[in-house]
Amino acid sequence: MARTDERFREAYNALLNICSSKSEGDSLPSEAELSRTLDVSRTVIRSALSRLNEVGIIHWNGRQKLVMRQPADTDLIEVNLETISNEELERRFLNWILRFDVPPGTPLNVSELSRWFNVPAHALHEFLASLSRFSLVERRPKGGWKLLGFTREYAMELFELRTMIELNAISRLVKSPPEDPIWQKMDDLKQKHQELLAQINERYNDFSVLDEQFHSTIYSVNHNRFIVELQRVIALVFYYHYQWDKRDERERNEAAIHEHLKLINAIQSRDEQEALDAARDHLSTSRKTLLLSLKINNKQ
Amino acid sequence: MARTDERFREAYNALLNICSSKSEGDSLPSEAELSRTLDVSRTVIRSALSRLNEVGIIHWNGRQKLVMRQPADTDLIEVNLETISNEELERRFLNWILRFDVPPGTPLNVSELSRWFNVPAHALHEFLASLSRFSLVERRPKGGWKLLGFTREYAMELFELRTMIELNAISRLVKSPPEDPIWQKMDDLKQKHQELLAQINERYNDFSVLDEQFHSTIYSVNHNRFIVELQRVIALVFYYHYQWDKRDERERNEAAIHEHLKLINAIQSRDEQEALDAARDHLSTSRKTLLLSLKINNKQ
DNA sequence: CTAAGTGTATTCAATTATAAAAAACAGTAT
DNA sequence: ATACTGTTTTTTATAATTGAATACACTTAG
Repeated sequence: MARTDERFREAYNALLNICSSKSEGDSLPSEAELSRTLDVSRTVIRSALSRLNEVGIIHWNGRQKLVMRQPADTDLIEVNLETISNEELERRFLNWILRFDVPPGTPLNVSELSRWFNVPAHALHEFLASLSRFSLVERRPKGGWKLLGFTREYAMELFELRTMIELNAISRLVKSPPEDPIWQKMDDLKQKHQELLAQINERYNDFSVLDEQFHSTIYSVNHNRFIVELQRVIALVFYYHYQWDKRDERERNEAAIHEHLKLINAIQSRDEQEALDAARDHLSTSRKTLLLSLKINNKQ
Repeated sequence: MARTDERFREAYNALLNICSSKSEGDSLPSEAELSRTLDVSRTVIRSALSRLNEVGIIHWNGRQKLVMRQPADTDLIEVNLETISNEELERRFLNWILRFDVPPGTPLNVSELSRWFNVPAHALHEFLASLSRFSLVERRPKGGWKLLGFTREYAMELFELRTMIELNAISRLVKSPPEDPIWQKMDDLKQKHQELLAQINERYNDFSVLDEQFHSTIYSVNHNRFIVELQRVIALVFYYHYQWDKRDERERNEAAIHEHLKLINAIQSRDEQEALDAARDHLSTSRKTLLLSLKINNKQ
């Protein structure tokens, strides 16, 4: 009925390990040193030592910590950590919204979702709070959360931001110094695109990965933390959305490869205006596809 | 040891009010209707009715709810709501960071801060979680929060984003149709600037308000929720920062007014290129000022 | 005497239990 | 048949609880 003693358990097992590496009669380092090496507080070290003392693995008296016997496998205490990371939660949540077409306005049930995603409720709270900055969810006046969701307007507004960021990135990119590793990456990407184009009938499915790689390479010239963060969300949302639209996939992908190649060529020739034009063309195609897929999904 | 009964208390007092408006022997509307008009759940209505029944103000039996006597002032129950809004919390928090020069890396003490700002701890949690999207704070591995803070790099990166958004807004602005109310606003702003310039020696302090007004007018052409949200934070951060830099204020403000007027003229003549150039000049000045003030503050 | 180490007390935060509120459901009276 | 009430279930917000971190006082070895 309080926080878990996961840290204690891990520290205890780690101490067992340290005892194993010593022979009987050796003494352990100081509490402060142990706390540094195991990266926990001295409190945790002390309670673990105290347990070791009880079990008889060490004899602890003041600053004397003698190893009395080798710990056995049975001395290990269980530690179960099956909580997922924040990124994983984000991935699963967006997946859920987009995959199951959760309609905008749906009230979000925190306790249900936390069971569903296997995270503590307060972690979900925190996550929803952070999403509220992207206007994807909203706090309801009487408590609880509401999904604002991936509406047509939302998509278009996010797209506008994406356009802004991407064009900005391209302007930077063409001005990169010749020794920048970005140029090598561009060469690689060009070749990969050409290879894929040559076998487009068999391998058109592989485009989605290449597409993400391409755009994230362009974005990578931004070392701006805000833009990186925004880009992360943008990528997630669009990536997931495109993933389930399977109509005309081969044709769409082939056209996109041509657009990418045009953009790569313009970038390689350091022609800012041409690169921006090519990028605008590509974004415009992408926008149309997105709109179409939204229209179809909403009609279902 | 659970949530507050604030809703109950408010509903109870509201019901007293309703009873006052009736005469003895009248009956109250149905539970469902009361719950709709007071905007609380039926559960709350029922517990309030039940209390009213106990106190003898009404006689409640099934769907019969007779008013027995007029409620007196002493029947009111106390309800203390002194919690602040989310915007206010945000304002206070940024104020605290910038005003007291809280150094980056400072661990944030949630319980202390929640006392300090007079908000429930979980509200602060939520707020910090949402700020983490702007990389202003970060969760520490061992629990708790850490202030990442307003470093030089942070300011420059935020400034880059600001530049991007503002230039984008100006491009849109010059393309606005002639009937758009924005043009009237531009006229007004121009006049206000000229008036202020005429009395700059006495009124240079008033510029800060006009400055915010000017930039927020430019931003207002964006109906994009992300950009609006970003702009809100940008405005807060920069506004607060400029507010405490009092060196050469008169000169700086006078120069800024000239830059604003140049930009306004370019916008009014619908010359995109010239407007963008003017905006870039102004942003560049602003950037220099910011850098200077950061340098001085960090040296203290 | 000093520095490193230990003992103790205090503070903070993650979790849980619980009361308040909402919502769902079933039944009843008009 | 519909609108209302009674009851139960579920969910949320908060306080109590306990694990962990930290600060401080004290001790001992060199």
